[in-house]
Amino acid sequence: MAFYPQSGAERITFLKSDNFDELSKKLAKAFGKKMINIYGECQASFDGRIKSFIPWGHRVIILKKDGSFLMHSTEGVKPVNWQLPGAGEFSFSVEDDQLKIYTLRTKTKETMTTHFRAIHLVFLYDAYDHGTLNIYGSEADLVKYLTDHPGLIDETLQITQTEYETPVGFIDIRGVNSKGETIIVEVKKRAATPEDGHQLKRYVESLEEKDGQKIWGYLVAPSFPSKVRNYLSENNLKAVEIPWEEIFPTVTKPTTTLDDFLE
Amino acid sequence: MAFYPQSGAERITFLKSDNFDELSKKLAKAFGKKMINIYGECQASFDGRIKSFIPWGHRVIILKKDGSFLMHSTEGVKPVNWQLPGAGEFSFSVEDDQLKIYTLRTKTKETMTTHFRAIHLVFLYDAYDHGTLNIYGSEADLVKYLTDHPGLIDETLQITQTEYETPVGFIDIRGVNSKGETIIVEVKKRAATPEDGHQLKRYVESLEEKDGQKIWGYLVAPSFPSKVRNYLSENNLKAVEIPWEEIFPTVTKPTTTLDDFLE
DNA sequence: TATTGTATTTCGCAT
DNA sequence: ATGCGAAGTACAATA
Repeated sequence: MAFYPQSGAERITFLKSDNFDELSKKLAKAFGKKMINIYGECQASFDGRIKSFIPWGHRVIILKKDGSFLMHSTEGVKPVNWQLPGAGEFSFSVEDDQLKIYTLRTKTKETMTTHFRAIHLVFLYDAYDHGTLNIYGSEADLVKYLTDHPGLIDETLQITQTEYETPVGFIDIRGVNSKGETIIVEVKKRAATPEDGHQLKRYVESLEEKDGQKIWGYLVAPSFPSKVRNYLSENNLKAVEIPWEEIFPTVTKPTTTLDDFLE
Repeated sequence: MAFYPQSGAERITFLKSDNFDELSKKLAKAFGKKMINIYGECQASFDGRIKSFIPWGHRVIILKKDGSFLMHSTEGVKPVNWQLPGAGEFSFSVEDDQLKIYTLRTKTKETMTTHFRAIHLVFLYDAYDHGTLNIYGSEADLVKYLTDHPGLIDETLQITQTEYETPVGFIDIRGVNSKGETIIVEVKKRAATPEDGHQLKRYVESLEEKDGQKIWGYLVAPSFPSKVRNYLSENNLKAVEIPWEEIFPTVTKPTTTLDDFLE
């Protein structure tokens, strides 16, 4: 059992400075070793795949050990500015009485420049994380489930292959029906989109051309917008609605341990 | 000019407690009003579109005013766990000598449960940000540029429409060549993919069927993997390589103000 | 609200 | 390293 601030407080190193010059040196020294956290008022510009500029505002900046750079605003899950891991150059300096952070990602030649005119809090976090994220219910899991329950797709379906490669892409499931006709199945975890319909049609056409015989295309998804349903029916493709949330029921009692989770 | 910690330090409110019970009450009170920042050792589970579990590790958690929940680990730009804005329920409690944070997003019925067994730092950040991100060089900008320079696509191209809707999707640019034949153009900011080729072919086929005349399909992108180039040429589609970074040159001197940026 | 398409998509996996 | 497709994609624009 552990309470703040008694335990682990040594993992936090506050950087108190009354001038940006000293602060920039401390930051440069810490970069790559510990997670740098800066809370303050900044503006920033990014230049690479696009150009962007964001004017002054209160934000959180996190510089991770791998060179990831995050700038978070007051709303939303997505950062307002960021730099991917693999920073080649990183510099901290003072310019016009402002703390300037410049990063260059070598691989893509993308730069990001941030200026702070006020800093409310800066500290280093000595963090370690070796936990691996376990995910259950991905598309691969659904395909696995359907392999055990082919009747959900078609009563007479016998699955012969999964992850079958064609010249135009991978097909999730391949099999035959009672008449010996080939069935291919595209599985989606989320609501079907027009793109899914087109993709399936492409697979069917490609295989029909190659094998010279009728191919049945099935699209499996939890829901079908009417536009998509129409497209499928017009193109002699089948829509199979499977409510995954019923098959992989939600856990009503929040799990707290890995054992609970795997249950 | 402003230096930490003199200026703006009042925007930071440290929550010091020697027990999680008191802390959980303070957090509940602050939720939705200020940004909550928690640094500590946690594990978490998510249950919704998928199920996931991540075991103990040192992480940063940020709860934004709009209900966004971020859990960041020591690497990468993406959070290891998160909850989108629109949290319906939020609770802070103590369970097994651990601080427990539970959130339910009403709309999607997705839950996330986080347990802290050690907290290294907790504080509130009173942040305001009204800055709007300005972006230059998006796909829309490229289409606009090509509208002014159609010769880059085809010497005789005359553009008649942009963002043209077809039964199978939107076409970026539509026009005619000197022979009066129809040209459609798909514009991509990034390297072309096989999917882009298929999409273009679909557009062409759909329009040829509808109009009963030959349609020329062009794919514009900064680079083409050979596989894609082959597919296009096999299907009588044209690849136009345009290095956007030369047309929208990078800014060598980092910009610092909005005026500099717009230059 | 539901649908649609873009994205500095990010990320992981296969080649 | 590059190509390729999935993602709890997130998010904005649109109907």
